[in-house]
Amino acid sequence: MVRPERRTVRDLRRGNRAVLLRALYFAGPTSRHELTALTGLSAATVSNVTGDLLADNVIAEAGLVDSDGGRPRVLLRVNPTYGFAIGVDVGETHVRVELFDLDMNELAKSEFALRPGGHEVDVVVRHILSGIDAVVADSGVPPSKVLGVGVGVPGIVERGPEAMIHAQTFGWDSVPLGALLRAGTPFPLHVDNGAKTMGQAEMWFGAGRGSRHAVIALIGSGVGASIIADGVTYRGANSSAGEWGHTKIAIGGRDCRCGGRGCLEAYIGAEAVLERAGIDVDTSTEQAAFAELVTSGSPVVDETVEFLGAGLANLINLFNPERIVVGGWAGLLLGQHQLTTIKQKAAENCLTQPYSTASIVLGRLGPDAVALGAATLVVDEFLLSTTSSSASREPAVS
Amino acid sequence: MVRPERRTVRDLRRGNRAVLLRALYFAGPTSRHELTALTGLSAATVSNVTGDLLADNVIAEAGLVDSDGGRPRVLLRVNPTYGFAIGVDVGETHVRVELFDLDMNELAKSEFALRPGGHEVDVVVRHILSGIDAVVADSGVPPSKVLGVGVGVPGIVERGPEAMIHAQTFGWDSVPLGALLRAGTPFPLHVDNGAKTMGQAEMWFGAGRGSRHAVIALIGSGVGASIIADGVTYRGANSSAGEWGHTKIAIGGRDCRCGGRGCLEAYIGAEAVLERAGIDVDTSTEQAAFAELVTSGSPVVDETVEFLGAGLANLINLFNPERIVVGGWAGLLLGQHQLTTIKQKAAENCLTQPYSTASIVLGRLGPDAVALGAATLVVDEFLLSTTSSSASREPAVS
DNA sequence: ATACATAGTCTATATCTTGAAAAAAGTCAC
DNA sequence: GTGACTTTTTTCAAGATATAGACTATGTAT
Repeated sequence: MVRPERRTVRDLRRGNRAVLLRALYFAGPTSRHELTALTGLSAATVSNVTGDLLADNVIAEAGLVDSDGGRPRVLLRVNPTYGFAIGVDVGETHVRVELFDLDMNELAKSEFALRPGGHEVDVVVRHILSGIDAVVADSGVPPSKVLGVGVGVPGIVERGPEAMIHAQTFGWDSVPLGALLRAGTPFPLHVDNGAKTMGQAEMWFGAGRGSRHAVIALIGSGVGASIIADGVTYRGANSSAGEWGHTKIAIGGRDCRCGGRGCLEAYIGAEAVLERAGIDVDTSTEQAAFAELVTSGSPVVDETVEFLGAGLANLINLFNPERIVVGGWAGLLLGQHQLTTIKQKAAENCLTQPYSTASIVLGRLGPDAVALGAATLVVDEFLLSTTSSSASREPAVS
Repeated sequence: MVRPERRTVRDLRRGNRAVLLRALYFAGPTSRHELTALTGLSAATVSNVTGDLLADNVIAEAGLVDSDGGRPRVLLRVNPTYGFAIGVDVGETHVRVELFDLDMNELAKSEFALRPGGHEVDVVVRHILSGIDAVVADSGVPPSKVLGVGVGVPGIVERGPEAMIHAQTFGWDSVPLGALLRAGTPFPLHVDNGAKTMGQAEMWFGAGRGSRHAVIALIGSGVGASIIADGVTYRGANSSAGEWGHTKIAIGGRDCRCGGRGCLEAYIGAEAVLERAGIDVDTSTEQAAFAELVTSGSPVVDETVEFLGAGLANLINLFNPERIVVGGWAGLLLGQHQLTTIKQKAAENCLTQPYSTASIVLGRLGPDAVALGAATLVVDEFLLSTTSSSASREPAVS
């Protein structure tokens, strides 16, 4: 219950450095003058800290801007090639590895297909490791400049060096992915649930920008959510928070693939929706069939929208977000055709006060943003703690 | 998205002062030596800061303890009469005002009954204000030592100086309680939802102690929850987070008094349970009737337990707490007789991983802890920011 | 050229935390 | 009792930081 946390005078600098760097990263090219307003720091401190950061090559000058009859402003920005981040997306059908600079430009990419149901741990691990080697080689980035690797996986990821994974539908039970990967790569590692990484991608670059309290609802074959509380992904005690898909929406209702009954996923997950509509598909035809179903006017779709609205209403009642982002491939398809109805059903099932302050919007990044989001884990860490080079400037002249 | 937040070198002291004071408050009598371990601060800093706090009379010495063959430790503790906190409980049937010292000993109390349905704003405001005057007078505490007043009310409370309240079942729609009270009392004011204040009471002094991620589920006539994320009450964008009672557990199910259908409250709220059992009561006989029903072996109770288990499972799936505290008068009655079954039903409706790391326990403070919790709002603020007396010690000798 | 405006840096100052040394306040063996 | 030893707490000097305000840099306007 010890909430505040401060220590030495040195932590101050580290903290202010992080504040400034973060402001610069998200505000884009900015002058020192503007940074004083953005960070609340004094002009002198901004000057000092930016001086440090420039000396460390973390940031760079980015042109001049005339000011209204005075000395022009020097724009500063994060040096996009100071370091690079690798993002990995482990999905049902593929392992995708991408390498980004700090501006999140994709510089290299490597993809492996997985056989349906073929999720053997050692196969996936091998794909990830060789993918990492491949993107580093392809991009020509020196390994010393790789800041880390972020990995988005299905299921529940325990925090900690082991990064133990529990993913029932994926066939992984207590897999220490962190330990396995660390044995094969020297880069700092960040493993997280794929829904959470995608949520962070939407928050940084997509439909979540600018909000501090948001929920990113992801609807694909399965259903998940990423909860953003005060700008930070909410994880709970063991990082499994946000398991929206298996909350009960109907006591004793339909069987769910998790083994339970009446789960939300059993009503709005694409697999379940197609099953309810009596359409038989495999993973390769699922998306096309679902797209067709959505526009068919089937009563199953109406029912799905009703359940989705109620599910979103529950999220709003419990989390009181300012924004709900509907994403995932199935969610986007549903939303493109039915957003108005979805909102209406959410309103019907929600308390008026929290509903009135929440906006429901569609995701903007598409379903392929898991790797991007995974890479943001690395960047987030970078923004929080660039080690100061502690070069004492101006050693006493004598 | 600017997460870290630091500023000048003076904030350091303020922060460390708060860290130390908080550690001292929750650890009880503690020596300086132990405080270095508890806070992570150096012995020198502990000495300096405790010196300040002693000079300000915020803390006091509390005896000696022999150490194994060395200088004995001087125990320190928060001075319980440094200041006093007033807690107010605005309930369906009463307005209760209590005054506590910092050890949360109740020094005075004042209670007013409300006529059923008689919740006129001006009546309640008058009761609160005269209650404040009464407890200050009765206790003999000088007004200058009253640190503030915390108020727990039904419904949604918007943060801010207005403290706008929206409480449908209470008949209050957009009542600026903060503004109304501030006009009648000079004390600093903290208004919050009653479920949240009770949750904080359970966290500080009850079944929640020691956990950082918890949910306090409150079941009375109505149903609410208080979510504790990383030691802090989670409020969301507009402080309405935690409206568990009106999440949907059955699409198109029973009518709820909120106007919606299929709300959890319509199945497990005491009023709804009695109604389902065909028992007709008013507010005065409600609790006795419910107590009798719980032990009667009625199938309605079994059904209620089933819904409660599913509702708790949803909380666990979404929030991943390490602890769930079941409270509220109806929740306690149910739990005393059915806790095993409740846990079993929760397990059946929950993913195994998050369920296995969550313990479900009964509240320990009883249903009357709203005022206590409201007073903790004041103490929390006190622990966060005791203004340093800034007496520069040792002015340069000359 | 001179006045004015805006951006950014430098200097002096007041604080802060800390490690090390010193002081305080005991116990214990003899 | 006394000196050695232990443990707790305070003192002191050193190193680091942010800030206000003076100062410099670099423009435009007239």
